[in-house]
Parts: sequence; C-alpha cells; structure tokens
Amino acid sequence: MSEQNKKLVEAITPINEDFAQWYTDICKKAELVDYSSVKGCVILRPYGYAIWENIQHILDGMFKATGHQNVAMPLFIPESLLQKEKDHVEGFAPECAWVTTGGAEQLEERLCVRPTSETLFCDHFAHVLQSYRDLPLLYNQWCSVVRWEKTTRPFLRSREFWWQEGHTIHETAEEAIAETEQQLNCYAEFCEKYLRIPVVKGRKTDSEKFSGAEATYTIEAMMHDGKALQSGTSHYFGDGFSRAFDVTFAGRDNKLQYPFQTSWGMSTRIVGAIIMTHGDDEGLILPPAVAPIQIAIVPIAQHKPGVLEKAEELRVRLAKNFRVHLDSSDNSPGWKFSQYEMKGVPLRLEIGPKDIEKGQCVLVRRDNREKTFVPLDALETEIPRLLEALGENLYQRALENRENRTWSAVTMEEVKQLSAEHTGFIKTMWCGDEACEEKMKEEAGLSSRCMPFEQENLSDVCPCCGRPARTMVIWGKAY
RNA sequence: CCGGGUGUAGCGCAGUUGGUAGCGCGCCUGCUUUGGGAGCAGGAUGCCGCAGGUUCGAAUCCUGUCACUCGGACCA
Repeated sequence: MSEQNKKLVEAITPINEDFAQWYTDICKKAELVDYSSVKGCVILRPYGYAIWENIQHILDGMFKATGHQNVAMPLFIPESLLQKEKDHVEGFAPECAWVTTGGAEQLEERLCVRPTSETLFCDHFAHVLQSYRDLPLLYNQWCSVVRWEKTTRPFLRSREFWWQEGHTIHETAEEAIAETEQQLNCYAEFCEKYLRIPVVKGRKTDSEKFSGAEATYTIEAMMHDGKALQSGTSHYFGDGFSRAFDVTFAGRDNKLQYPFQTSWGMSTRIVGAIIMTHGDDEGLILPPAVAPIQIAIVPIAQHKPGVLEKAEELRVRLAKNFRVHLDSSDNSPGWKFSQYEMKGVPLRLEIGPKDIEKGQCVLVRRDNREKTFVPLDALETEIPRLLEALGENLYQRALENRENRTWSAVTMEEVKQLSAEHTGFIKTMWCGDEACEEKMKEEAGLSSRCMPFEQENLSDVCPCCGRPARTMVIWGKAY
C-alpha cells in the first residue's frame, strides 16, 4: 500500500493537532464503539466491552474483598419516590428520561429511567432494615443508567452509560465516613495500580458535590491535553436520605434511629480516561491489567512449514498465563503490526523461520516499540517483566505530564495568565466562598476540581477576594 | 442551547449551467508473496442521511428535520 493510501485509509488525526478529533477517531478506529440510532447512546463493541469487563472483574473483586455484595435494582423510579429528597430531585430531574405509557395504557404515575439509584436503595433499605444487628448493609450493583445529556461523546458523556454504584448504610456517621474514604482509596488504587493513571484524591466544593450529598470525594486525573477528568466519586450522605425515605432501625439503646449512608461510583467514563491518558499518534495504548489482548502473536512467513504450528504452540502455552491472540489471517505482517498498535495491545510477539531456527522470538513493546529477542524458554519470565516495565512507563509518563502541567498561583493576575497560556491544574488558596469560585469561572474559565487531601500552604489569602484562605484548591478545565 | 463543519458503497473521498453515480482502499475468486500497512488478473457492492417542495427530470436548487463533528455555554 502506498504512503498516500495508507493515510487515506487509516489516518488518525495527530494527537497534538486536534486532541478532541483524535479521541473520536480512536474510539471508532480501534473498534471500541459504534453509534446507535439514538443520539448519545453508543454501542460498546466486543473490543471496547472487553476492556470494561476486565475493569469490572478487578473492581468487583476489590469490592467483595471488603465485604460488599452485588444486587440488581429495577430500572424504573416512580416520580414520587424520586421526589422524596429535595436536593437530589433538583439535581437529577432536569436530565431524566421518563416513561409515560405501558403497552397501550397511559401510566397513572410516570416512571423515571434511573439516572442513579439512591432512591431505589433507600426504598429497599426501609423494607429490610430492622435492627442495628442488620448493619452495615454493603451493596453494589453493575448496571446502566440514563441521563439526558445535550452534548455527548463516547465514554465521556453519553445518555446511557454503564457503571457500578455502591450503596451502603451504617450505624454511625464515623463508619459511613470510613466507608466513603475506603471506597475512594479503592478507586485511587485501582486507577494507579491497574490502569496506570495517576490521580489526585480530594473533596469537592459544595457547588460541585453530588445532589443530596453532605460530602463528595473524588479522584481527579489529568488527560494528555491537560484537562481534568473526574474519574470516580464517593459520597457521604449523613442521614439525610434516611430521614427523607424514613429508613430506620432499632438501635442498641432500643430507640429508633436513622442510619448513615454512602454511595460511590465508577463508570465506563474511565475507559475514556485510559484512552486520553495513554494514547499516542499510533492509537491506543492499553495498560496490561485491562487489555483484552496482552500479547498479539504475529507469525512471519506463515506459509512456510512449521511456522504456524510453532505460533499455535506458543499461543496455547502462553494462554495459561496471559490473554494472548494469534493472528493467522493472511493479512501481511506489516498490516497486523499497525492493527495491534492501533488497538493498544501492550506486547507483540513475532515468530518466523529465522527465529524458530534459533529457538527465539521477537517481543515488541507498544509504548516505546522497543524490540527484544527472547529465547523461547525464557518467555514466562520475560513477558511479565516487559508488561510491568510498560505499565510503569505509562504511569511515569502520565505523572510527568501532570507535573509539567501543574502550577501554583497566589494572585488572580497569576491565575489568569497561567490559564490563558496553559491547560492544566492551577493550585491556589481559597477562602471557601462560592462567589469566589464563581469569579474563578468567569474571569479565568476555571472550575474547582477538588480540595486535595494533600494540602499545601501557598499563601494565606484568597486570590479572588483577598480575605484569609486556608484551603488549597486545584482548578482546571474539565471534561 | 448558541456558532462553524460534514452526511454519496464497509472506510476515505470525487461528483456546476439539474439528465438517472464514480475513484482509491477494503471485500469475494484464483495465483504469487510475507521481519513495518504486498502484487497481478477477474468479480460483487448504492433508498446520494430522512421528509417535503420546485422541475419533464434532483446527489445537485429551495424548505424542514435528524445524526455526526469541532468550538463555546450548560451539566456532574
């Protein structure tokens, strides 16, 4: 294929030329998603869904290791139920999809297609909770939810998306707060250890917190272009929902009490984070822990005797420890190289007649294209080493990008100048007044990402109003 | 929601006084090839986004609408 045609057929927009377009190209060309006939609703194709399945598998294991149980809640929420908690309904009603007819009948009460399931869980908790001995209830569900978004993008913002939502109730506020923190830490560990995405843990300001929550905790990641992506949230509700839904239990003192509640979620949005954190001009780069294919075996001169047999032998052998795919299609090796690079497969294994003679093969890393000749009997030790090195490199690159794009500012002038010249995280002190947050939005185009747990003392005044300020906030442009 | 761009074959695109649709890649058949997107020969593929209108005649002109996309606002 000529250079020209190569470009015509497979061109991905260069990552630093138009990042948004690059992202969309990757989603389609790596065969992660297809568009459906409903605006904003995407189809997760096998390769894209496989990434999500791997994410589910790891997270689900982490949840269960800390005593959570999975349940399945209904899809519909009666309007009256949704309206029981005032802040909650105000936050979500504007973007609800409603069901008004069933079969040929007009429904007496319209049903909301769940945008999140706090109300359903509360309703259920009220039924099953009797005594403090029943607590805590540690529930989670894997499902999809619907929010009628105006602007949509694959993974980042779609009208229907898949996620998990954990919902727990506890006897005491302390326990519930500990649960909230535990789950935030779980998300952070998952992102850093498995997805190789560095995150900042922190608390949302009141204006950014979940509708109905007392406190929202978040992990914020920085994408390749410097914009922030809220990658997981954990909410502490106090007993607000319990009171609104009349969830009560008999306490140790034999008096009726309201339990304290949490919820926490991570969605398919995280797949967008993987794409936008690690990808490059060649396409996706998937962290090994969630890559549907960890090793793509490409036979060279596969028509020659013994090559395919050897490749198949390696496939069977490696499949015991890795997710491995042998491509014996009659596409040219070069075509296969490009395909698996596009799809972000971490390692490529080439095996040809020359290798077989020498009892070796070639391993090529996706992140830096480094080639290693490896004796066949050393594969079981060499592959994990390379996968780990690749993962570590992804993490370090992402961390470096974040550090290079993080600035501190003391005065509003500094903030405005930094914001005008760069995209990234800007750290400042903040007095705590929402008016100043609003000012930051209007004058510098920045929203508060979080108040990080790791605080620094940059100055003692708020850059917006000059009043005393003791909280450090990270500001940025967000997806 | 506001503004810009785009909808023609699976993908990328061409198609001006309006006349019944083309190119490249891919796909199917066969042979040769195979360590960075292979070559030759033959073959199949279209509700020209959708709905109206103008016209003898519309991919082409007009109106509306839907979707995708980029930017901004909004949302979390």
